[in-house]
Amino acid sequence: MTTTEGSIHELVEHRLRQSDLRYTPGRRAIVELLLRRGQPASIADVEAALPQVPRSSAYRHLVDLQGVGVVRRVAANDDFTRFELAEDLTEHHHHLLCTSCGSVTDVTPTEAFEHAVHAMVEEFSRQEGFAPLSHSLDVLGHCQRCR
Amino acid sequence: MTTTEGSIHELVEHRLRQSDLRYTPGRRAIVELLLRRGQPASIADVEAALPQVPRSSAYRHLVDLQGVGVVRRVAANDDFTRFELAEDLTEHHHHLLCTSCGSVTDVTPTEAFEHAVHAMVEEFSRQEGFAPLSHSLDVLGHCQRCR
DNA sequence: CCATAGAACAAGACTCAGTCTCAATACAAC
DNA sequence: GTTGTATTGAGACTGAGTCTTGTTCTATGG
Repeated sequence: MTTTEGSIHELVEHRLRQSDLRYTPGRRAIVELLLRRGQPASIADVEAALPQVPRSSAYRHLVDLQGVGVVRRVAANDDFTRFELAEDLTEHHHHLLCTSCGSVTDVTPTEAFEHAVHAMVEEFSRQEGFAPLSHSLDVLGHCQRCR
Repeated sequence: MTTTEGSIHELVEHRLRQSDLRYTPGRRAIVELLLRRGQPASIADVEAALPQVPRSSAYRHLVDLQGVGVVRRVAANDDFTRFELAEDLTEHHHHLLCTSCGSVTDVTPTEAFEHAVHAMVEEFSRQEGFAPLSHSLDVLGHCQRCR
């Protein structure tokens, strides 16, 4: 999927409106930061990039945006929760997690691989009576800088 | 891989010894619990099953066991870190994460699927200069009880 | 215009999972 | 036994994340 930046903001605004929420400058700053980074961001990243946004507001914005399906939480390998734009605003991807520095890198799978994943997920779901919504492959290892 | 319970304890003891650590009753109780459950356990699970082990000791044991490669941390979808035996003591598996109750269920992949994963991980690593160590597919959705 | 109701916001108090400290105890080797 | 090292329990401590409160913005309508 190739979504233009403009249409993303329209979509975000629309989803917020559905829940009687406004697309305010604070919320927009968060979304633009996540768009710009293209990688999951921790609260520390947000604070560094947007010093004018108080921590409590940043958390609240992220929770609100998560509530309307614009933002997703990513559990990294260190103590910090990270946030990224939901996949339907960007594209489906997986994560490389560095066990040394905790960094998270997005990578895009091939179609062939995704077919294999879907078949496997189907099988798991049948076995366990589980209703799947999404999936993510996490690869643990050492990033270029840490190896 | 089919590892008997006895050989697991020998292996754990050996790995601890390598780091001048003893396989004490407290540590053994943790390992036995994780073996018995066969599923990732949170600290609350450990406390419930082993009320005689103080929380601080349970955490310390888990950290020690993680340090010698016997235990692995699992980031679930709720606020609680979970712990499971390292894959080389059990067998390679993936996780079904319930976004409603936070439960984590282990599932074992087919060989064909693992081949596809290895090829994809190879490709990611080449692209990003990343040195992979292990991987895990997390499927988000609703478990049988919550759906 | 002004009023008003609900959303947004900043600041800081608060929670609690997880870590650290320290004094006491067990154990292994000599 | 003595000594050095690992282990343990209890509780203090840390800090990411949440909640509360009082204030400010903004949309609507009279």
